[in-house]
Amino acid sequence: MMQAIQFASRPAPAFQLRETPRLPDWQNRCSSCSLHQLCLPTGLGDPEMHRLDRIVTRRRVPRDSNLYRMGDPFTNLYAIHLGHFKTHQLSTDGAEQVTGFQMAGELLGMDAISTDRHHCGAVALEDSEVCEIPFARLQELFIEIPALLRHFHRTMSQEITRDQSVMRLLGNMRAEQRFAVFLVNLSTRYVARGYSSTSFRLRMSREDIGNYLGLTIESISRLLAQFKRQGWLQVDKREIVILEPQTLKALAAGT
Amino acid sequence: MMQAIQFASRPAPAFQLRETPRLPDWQNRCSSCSLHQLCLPTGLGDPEMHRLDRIVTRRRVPRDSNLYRMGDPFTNLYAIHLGHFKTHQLSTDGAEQVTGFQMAGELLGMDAISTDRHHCGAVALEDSEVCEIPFARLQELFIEIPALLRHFHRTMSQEITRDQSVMRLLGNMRAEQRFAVFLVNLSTRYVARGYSSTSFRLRMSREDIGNYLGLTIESISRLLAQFKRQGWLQVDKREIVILEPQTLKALAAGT
DNA sequence: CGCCCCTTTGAACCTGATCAAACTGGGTGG
DNA sequence: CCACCCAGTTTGATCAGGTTCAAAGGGGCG
Repeated sequence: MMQAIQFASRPAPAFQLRETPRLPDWQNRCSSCSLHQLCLPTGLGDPEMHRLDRIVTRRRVPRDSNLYRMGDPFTNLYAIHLGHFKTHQLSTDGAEQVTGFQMAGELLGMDAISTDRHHCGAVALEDSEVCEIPFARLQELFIEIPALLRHFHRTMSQEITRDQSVMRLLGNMRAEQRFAVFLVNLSTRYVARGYSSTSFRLRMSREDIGNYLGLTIESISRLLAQFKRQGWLQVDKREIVILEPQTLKALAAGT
Repeated sequence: MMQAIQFASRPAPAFQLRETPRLPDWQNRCSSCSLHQLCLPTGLGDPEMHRLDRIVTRRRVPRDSNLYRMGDPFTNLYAIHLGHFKTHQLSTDGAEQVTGFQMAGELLGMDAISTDRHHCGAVALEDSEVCEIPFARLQELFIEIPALLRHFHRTMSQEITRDQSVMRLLGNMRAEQRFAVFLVNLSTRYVARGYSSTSFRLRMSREDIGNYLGLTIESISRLLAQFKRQGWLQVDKREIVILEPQTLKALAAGT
């Protein structure tokens, strides 16, 4: 615990969103996006999606760059179009806490609404693309498109329940169960996106996983070795193959 | 950890909201409520507050009764008018996780919006009163009162940042720091409500505190004893007097 | 090839859990 | 009124899971 922050030996590039390429408009369509049933426009018809399209800008975010940092003023929400992110908080004493890993279709930045400043930072775990959504303009659309508002509320509420599940994980579970929950959770989210439930690549370092789960990097390493030894997983670097999904689910459920 | 649930020897009364007294209308006014600058109508003018009044019903909630249970269908949000609550999750294996303690002016039930079912239960820690807010009707008001919608978004966002702070607490801090954070947090919230920052009564049991902080009841007891021994606190049952607020704040900040 | 970062593995240690028992105060019934 | 009971709490002793410290292994990339 109390993991001190390591100042990245590869220093975080001074990434400025306004300098990043804006992709051409024709690529910039919710209606032609494979994620529109997972993402913000869930449940909208074509005309409404079109109105959303008009306020959204697609941006590239290079690996290891900050989409936003803790304390940055809040102007935009971001929907992940492609890639993976982590969100994290830094406390004054230099300790980091990873608060989540996000993948395509998920929304970033909702924690910033309350104070108009970001309460956590978001870092791309690989080269990624986001849809930048100016919150002021989104608020205008809320009034005109009730279904959009309703889905936005569901999304925020989902974020709350997600965070509370992590609280249960950190408050109640031992290391083995935490790690099983982590793997099963990733698996579930990949299935929802049409990927394999049993075979995927971890986009985050052991350190990030450990930090997220309230464990040290050594513990994560040992857990991976143990799960492998038991025949529940194949592990090769960041490539994971789940061999015993039922066992992992049972572990995760605590039974 | 893995605290098994204790089935209350005082069995939870089969409390039904619809049977509880509805207080007379004249008591049922946001505009005459001392909390309106903390609660949902923050920032509204008198006419808007009046429209909110018309959809809100004040209800009594006896101590130890469930305002709602995990899994209940979602129809209302609740603003606490008087008293204190805890929210908690129960997992299939019988473990409890207390996800928060709420006091006057705070909003309950936002986690239920995403699935139309409550993801945690809310229990009154003392005889309390809530303002029941039918969510369907609130949604209608959102369209008509943009300031209300904006404040609602802030409130949900605040809940997210609050939960993420608890994640940091559970993931990063040792027992002593967790407990200091807990006390400082209560103190801060009481100040915002016009009460003393240094002298208050814990409304929750040691068990609830421990569960919330990811510690055992014995640890809480020892921490109280230690803080007392150090001269930082006076403790008499649930009555707390903070003698060294600066020390506690420093501990909480990890410095 | 050699450097560096990430990861793995081993051994000792420590914090907080667990187990056990005693204490407290409020409520009840004799 | 007192004896008893019971839930909640305190305190002590032991235990163990996970951390910490240390060192070695493995890949990727210049």
